Amino acid sequence: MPVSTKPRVRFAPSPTGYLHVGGARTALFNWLFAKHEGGTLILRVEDTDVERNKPELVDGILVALKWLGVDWDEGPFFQSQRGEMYRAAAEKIFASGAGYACYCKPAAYAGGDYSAPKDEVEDEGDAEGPKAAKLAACPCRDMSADQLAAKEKEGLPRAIRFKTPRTGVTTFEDAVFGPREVQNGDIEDFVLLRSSGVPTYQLSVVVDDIDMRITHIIRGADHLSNTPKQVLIYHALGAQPPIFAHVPLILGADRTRLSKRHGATSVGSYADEGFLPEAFRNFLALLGWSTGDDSEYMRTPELVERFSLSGVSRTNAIFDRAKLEWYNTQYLQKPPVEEILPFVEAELKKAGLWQDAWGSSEQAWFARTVDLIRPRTRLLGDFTTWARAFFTDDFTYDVEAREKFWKDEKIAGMLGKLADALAALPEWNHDACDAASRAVAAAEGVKAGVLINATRVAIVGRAVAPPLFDTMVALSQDRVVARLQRAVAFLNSR
RNA sequence: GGCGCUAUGGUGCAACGGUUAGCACGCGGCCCUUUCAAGGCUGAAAUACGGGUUCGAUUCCCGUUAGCGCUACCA
Repeated sequence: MPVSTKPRVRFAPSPTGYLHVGGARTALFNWLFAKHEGGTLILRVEDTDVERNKPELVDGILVALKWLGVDWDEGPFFQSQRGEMYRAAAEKIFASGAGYACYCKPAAYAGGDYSAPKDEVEDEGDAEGPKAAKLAACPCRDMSADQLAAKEKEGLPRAIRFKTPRTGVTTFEDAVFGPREVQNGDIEDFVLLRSSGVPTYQLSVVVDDIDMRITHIIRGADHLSNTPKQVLIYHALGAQPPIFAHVPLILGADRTRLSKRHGATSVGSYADEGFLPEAFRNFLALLGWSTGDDSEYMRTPELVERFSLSGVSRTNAIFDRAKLEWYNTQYLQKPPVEEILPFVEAELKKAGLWQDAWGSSEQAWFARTVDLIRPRTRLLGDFTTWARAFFTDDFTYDVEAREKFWKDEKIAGMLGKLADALAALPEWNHDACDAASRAVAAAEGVKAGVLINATRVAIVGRAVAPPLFDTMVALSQDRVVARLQRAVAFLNSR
């Protein structure tokens, strides 16, 4: 038996500037798997492409992972600092005969057009059919020692290609897609080491996964087709391939790859928009994975407990923002209020509305008020937009609310009477406010709702708010009376 | 073009040979009501198409179609 059966997994982003939601989901799956199994998560930055290797780009990813709550046990490691290992592995494969030197000029990127001319495709009688032409190996593969030496003498740059067997099959195990088998004849002689001495992804990923003793590779399904090449490298290096688990891709609403056109694609933008990390995790976890029953709202510990590769789907999923927002409402509303206080505090600070007393002497008030507001919130920003008046006297009267509830010209008079009645209350609580308000409405000969709605606009500036008398209690007697008087003055000045 | 993967309401998932095809989001209606939410009840909405296999297919097989991925000296 192996010394340790604890899995080792890794998340290996390339530093393209920010953490994409697809990458975030991959990171989360790795994290959930590691936590569930009591294994180890390693963070590795795949930055072999020197052009795009900028430290600040890595930073954005680390910040986003931290926000997401995905932490790692080892790393971050940087491939850009491990070049010697890859070169040594390439030379080893070359020396063993599993690879060969290639002196061809690098083919320019064709721009994705692989279609052959029509007549050529239809000409199937030809001995050199289209297929044979497509997979024609680089001529260097079969060059004689003399020819090779000549090329070398010319001083041509040398790349190392993998000498893919012409026959047979390559197999591997995928925890999501099942046992896989591909014809070696369908695999081209891919480059391991560029003529610049920089390894390709195919090589570096395998060398690192061997070196880091990775047991399960959980990554996007876009890597599924290239996996046989990597398995070939494992064998050439005398290593046992790990278990693969390819997770389906996340697409935009039009079923194409998620891009800016579909709205925000970076995790950071969701953080900025006022989503809670736990809501984001819950949502992401269920994109391409399910428990098997119909569980949806699962807090992170439950996600960890229930996560399993066997529940991962094979179909691409579409990123549905509406559902994400629903998850956010759940996490804004269901957990004990203490849990969301820090997030609301941060939001208030961002808006310049935070007062230190709310974190100390008035903490109970703050908690009660947040609890009062949160049933109607979808995003953290709601606390500083429509609920702004709970935290500052500096607010305006919403135009729509005015038109809806301040139409009647008797409103100003009624609000004035209410201000007086409320100011005279010896006790300030829900029922007292309720009784006083209804008494004023009755005296004025209007339905209670008319006064209540008008009052709401006066004290919070909006048509939308928590139940009025609870709101009054939260705001305090002095403030409510002052705001009513201010509203009267506003109405009379028109 | 080649190779591969996938296919259940608009979306995310269930049903892994036998169910009136279930749940959630979203959408509509009703209840509640002091605005708006929340909550409760409820409605519309799906097995891509065509062949098999089977007593019986959403489920297994084949084909078609569609989408996606890979096919770079990108990762």
